[in-house]
Amino acid sequence: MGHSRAQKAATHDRLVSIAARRFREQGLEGLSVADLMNEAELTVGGFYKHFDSREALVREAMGVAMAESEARVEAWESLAEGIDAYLSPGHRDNPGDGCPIAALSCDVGRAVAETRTLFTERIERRLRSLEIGVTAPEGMAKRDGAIVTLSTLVGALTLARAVSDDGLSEEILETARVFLRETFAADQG
Amino acid sequence: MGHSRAQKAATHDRLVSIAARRFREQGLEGLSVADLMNEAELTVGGFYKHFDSREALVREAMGVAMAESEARVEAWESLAEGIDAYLSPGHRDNPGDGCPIAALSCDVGRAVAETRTLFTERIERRLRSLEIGVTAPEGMAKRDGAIVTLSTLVGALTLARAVSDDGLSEEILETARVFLRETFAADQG
DNA sequence: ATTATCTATAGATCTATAGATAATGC
DNA sequence: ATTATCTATAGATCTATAGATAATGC
Repeated sequence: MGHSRAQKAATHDRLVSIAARRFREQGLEGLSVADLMNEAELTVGGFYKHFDSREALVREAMGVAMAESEARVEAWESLAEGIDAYLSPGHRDNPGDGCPIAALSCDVGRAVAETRTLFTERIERRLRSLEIGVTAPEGMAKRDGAIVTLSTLVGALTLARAVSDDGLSEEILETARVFLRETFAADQG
Repeated sequence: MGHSRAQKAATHDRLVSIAARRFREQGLEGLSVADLMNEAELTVGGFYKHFDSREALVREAMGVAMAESEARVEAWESLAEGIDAYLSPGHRDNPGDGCPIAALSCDVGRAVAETRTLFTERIERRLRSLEIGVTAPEGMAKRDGAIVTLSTLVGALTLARAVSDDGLSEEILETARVFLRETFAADQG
C-alpha cells in the first residue's frame, strides 16, 4: 500500500489519462467509477480522494483530452496535412486518442453547464488554430473557412464512425478529404 | 385496465414515439425502461410484452425517427430550403423531433452491430435524397456533393448544440448555412 | 381461454461514504 | 500526525421475470 505524495500525483494523472481515453471511446456516460479504478488496478473507495465527484473527473479528463488534441493540431505543418490525418482510417478507428470534439460533441450537447462552458472555450481555441492554416476561397473570411472546415471534419468523421459498411465509411472520409483540401487548402501540398 | 388488441397497438405506437423523441434528446442510453413507461403512464412490467429487450426498443424507435425525418427531407422544395431549416435555431433547440442522424450518430458509433446496420441503410437513403437536390460545383459528382453537404450539416448542427455561447452557436449555424447554399444550392431561392 | 397490464421482486450495477490499514513525512 | 488506499456497505437505479388481475374475443 505505497502512497507518497509523488505517487498520489502519478496515480491521479493515470486516472485522468485512462478516463480521457475511455470517455472518448465509450462516451461521457460509458465509463463507471468502478471500471476506471479497476483498469487502474485500484479499488472504488480511493476515487473520491482524487475527485469530488464523477462529474469533476469528466471535466478534468475532457480538459486534458482537449489540450492534448489542441497541441497536435497546432503541430500540423499545413492544413492539408491536418485534413489528411483527421480524415484517415487510423483516426476513425482510434477515437480513444483522437479528437475529443468529434468523439464527445454529441454528449456535450446533453451535459451540465460547466462541461459545456469548458468545451466552448476549447472550440473557440480550435477555430483560432484552424484559421491560421486556412486558405479561404475568394470573398470568404478565414474565420468562416475555419468554421466550415471544423464542421465538415467533425461531421464526416462522426458519420464514418457510425456506419458499419466499410466502403461507405471510406467514401465519406475520402470525399470530405478531397473537398476540404481543394476548398480550404488549395495551395498546399 | 382496458386492453383490447387495438389498444395494445396504440400503446405500442405511443411507446415507440416517446422513445424516438427521448432517445434523440437524451441519447441512446439516456432513457430507462422505467422512465419510458412512466412517461406513458404505464408500469415497468408491461414493457416486455411490447419489446423483447431494451435494445429492440432502441432499434424500433431509431427506425421510426429515421423514417419520419427522411419523409421531411423528401418534402423539401429545394436543397436551399432544406439547408435553412436544418441549420435553424428551431432545429438546434428541438432535437427530439429533429434529425436523428445529427442527434444519434455519436451514440451509433458505439452501438451494437444491428443498430449500426439499420443506421447505415438510412444514411445511404439520405444521401440519395440529398443527391437529387444538390447542384454540385463544376467537376464534382452530385453524390460527392451530397456526402459533403450531409457531413457539414451534421457537424455544424452538432457543434451548435454543444457550445453554450449563444453568439458562437448562431455563428456556426449561419456560416455553414451560407457556405452550403452558395456551394451546393447556388441556383436556388 | 387468451392476453394487456399491474404488482412485486431478483440480481446486477452505480455513485458516494464511513471507517480500517499501512505507508509517508514532520 | 497525516494521508493514500482498501474494505465494506448504503441507497438508488437498471433490466428482466414471475405471477396476479381484469379485460377481450372466441
